[in-house]
This record gives sequence, C-alpha cells and structure tokens, in this order.
Amino acid sequence: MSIETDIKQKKFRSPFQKLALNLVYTTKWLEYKQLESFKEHDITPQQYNVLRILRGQQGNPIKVSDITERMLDKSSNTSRLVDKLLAKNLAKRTSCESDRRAVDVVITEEGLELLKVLDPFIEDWENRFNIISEEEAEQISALLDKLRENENQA
Amino acid sequence: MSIETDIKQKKFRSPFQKLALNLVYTTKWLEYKQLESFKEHDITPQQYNVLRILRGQQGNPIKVSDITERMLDKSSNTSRLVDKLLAKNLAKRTSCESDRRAVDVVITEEGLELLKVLDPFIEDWENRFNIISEEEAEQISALLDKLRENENQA
DNA sequence: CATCAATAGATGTTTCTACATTAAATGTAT
DNA sequence: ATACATTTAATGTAGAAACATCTATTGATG
Repeated sequence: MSIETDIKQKKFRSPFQKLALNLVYTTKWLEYKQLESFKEHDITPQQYNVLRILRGQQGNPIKVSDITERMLDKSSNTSRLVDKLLAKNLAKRTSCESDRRAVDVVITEEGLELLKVLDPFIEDWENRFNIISEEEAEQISALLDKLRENENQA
Repeated sequence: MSIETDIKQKKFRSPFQKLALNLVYTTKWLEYKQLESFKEHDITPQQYNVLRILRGQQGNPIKVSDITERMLDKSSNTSRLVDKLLAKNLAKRTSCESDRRAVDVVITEEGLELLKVLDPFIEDWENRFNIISEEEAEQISALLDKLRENENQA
C-alpha cells in the first residue's frame, strides 16, 4: 500500500515531507515485524542489537562505550541493556584491566545459541526485501547516507 | 557519513540487511533531530503527529479511532495522547452524538498557534532533504511502499 | 427483544526511555 | 604531585510505551 493510503493523507507539502513520513512509517512497520519474532524469545530489538554486536566481536571483549558507538540507537542506556542480557545469561561482564573505569562484555554460549535461533527469522523478513533489486537497495542506502550528511550544518 | 562508518560495521549479509539497518538508523537520526525542536515546546513527536492530523481536519471533529488510523505509529495509545493535548489546551474533546461510545476531538486555537510556531522548524529539516533531488525522494518513497507491499504474506 | 459478539475508548500495570546525577578512574596542566 | 577536567559506567527519577483488561455502547442473530 502506498503511504498515502496507509496514513490516509492525500497531499504532502513536498516529496521530501512525503519521504520523511514514509521513512518513519516504514521503519515503525519494520520494527513491529521484528518485534513479533523477538517477543517470543523474551528479548527486545535493542537487546538483540547488542547481542549482534557482541557476536561480531568473535569472542573478543568489548567495552560498554564501544557497544554504544556501534548501536543503531546511540541514545539508549547500554549499561542497563547489558544488565538485562546478564540477567538472562546471554552475556558476561568482567572489569577491564587496562582501564578500571571500563567494563568488558562478552557474549555467552547461551547468547550465541539464542542468536542462532533468531537468525532465520531475521533473514526471513530481510529476504522479503527481495521485492526490490539489490541495486535498488544499495541505491536507497546511498541516498539515506546522503540525507544524513549535513548533520552538523544548520 | 556512510552507515558503515556510523555503526562501525564493515560488511553486511546483503544489500537488504544493510538497507534495513540504514532505515532504522536514519529514522532514529531523523526522530532525534525532530525531538530537539519539539522538547522546547513541551510536546512529543507523537503528540505533534496527532496535532497535525487534527489540523488536517480543517475544523471538523475526528474520532479517536480515526486519529489512530492516520498515525505513523498506529500502536500508540491515542486516548492518552489526546489527554495530554487536552491538559495543555491544545485540543478539545466532546462526546459524539451519533455514537455514544465515540469521542470527537478538535484542535483549539492554541493548538493551531503552536503548530504555526513549529512549522518553520519542521520545514527546515525537511528542506535539508534538498541534498537529494525531488525525483530521488519520490523514487525512495515508491520503493519503500513496495517494501511494505507483501506485508500479509509470509 | 434477548443474547452474544464487536467496537470505542479509558485505565492499570509493568517495562522501557530520556535525562540528569553520581562515583570512580584516568588524563592534563601547572 | 596536586588540582581540575574528562571519561566510563551505574543509578535515580519522571514520564512514556506496550500490553492486557475493563466498561459502555452498538451491532447482529436467533
């Protein structure tokens, strides 16, 4: 369905306004889809994001502040997210020797297993994107990058 | 900056995964920008969304359920959002005569004035989108619509 | 019209988010 | 070395979101 139908708005001030609304709307849609897979496994999208980052470390520990840097939502409270993973035995936390302010986080075997269970679900809805071509996907990505370019202007 | 740099991830499973992450990341970025304008006026993006819908009615009342239908985030609790607008005198609520379950909502003069104050801020960051062409904006919108097409498949 | 399901909206509760503050460790400059 | 700023992470708190439940009204069916 077109964004016009979805939010029942016939006219937009500009193609840019329409795009802005469409971005927010499509992302909410996407997050909602993801949520459906996540909630049966008692994990939030944010926690999943952290788990993925931890797995990406391939066994190496990573500091909380470095996790934040890699997150999609950098304003989130990584400290408490890690707490949640800890409580579920999906991650381990050890104090960092070289900098005693910092804390090293590693994914546990159980965390890796959970990701393995979730992977097919995630791939599944990513594959729905096949409705557009790989080139089109790359092209949108490039344009989105461009949109964020003048972040520190204005 | 490219999404690769922003989330410090060099490789993606596919252009589709990259697009999915980029969509979420860009929308968070967008919402954060909006939030900055909104918070000085003690209003949330959701409340703003409702106010815009109310203004779009051109003085005609609209039911709470119809507001929800037009919202970007349809899972939000419209009832309480309207409460908040009411408390700030930005909207009025009257019971609907034809259906006593329903409630009619209208924007107040004060609500219209707040929107008038916010409009330039919103237009401002929408205009930053000028960094891409109108055709490109339309094209992304069309592709996003397409992505959501097979919503009820799988 | 009596019953039962469906709809509209309000509300209760738990969890999460946003924001500010705190505490400890480290870096920097005199 | 001392003083002060910065960084890192944890925590306190108010408000918002997510989800289920409740009440009142309407619709639909026997």
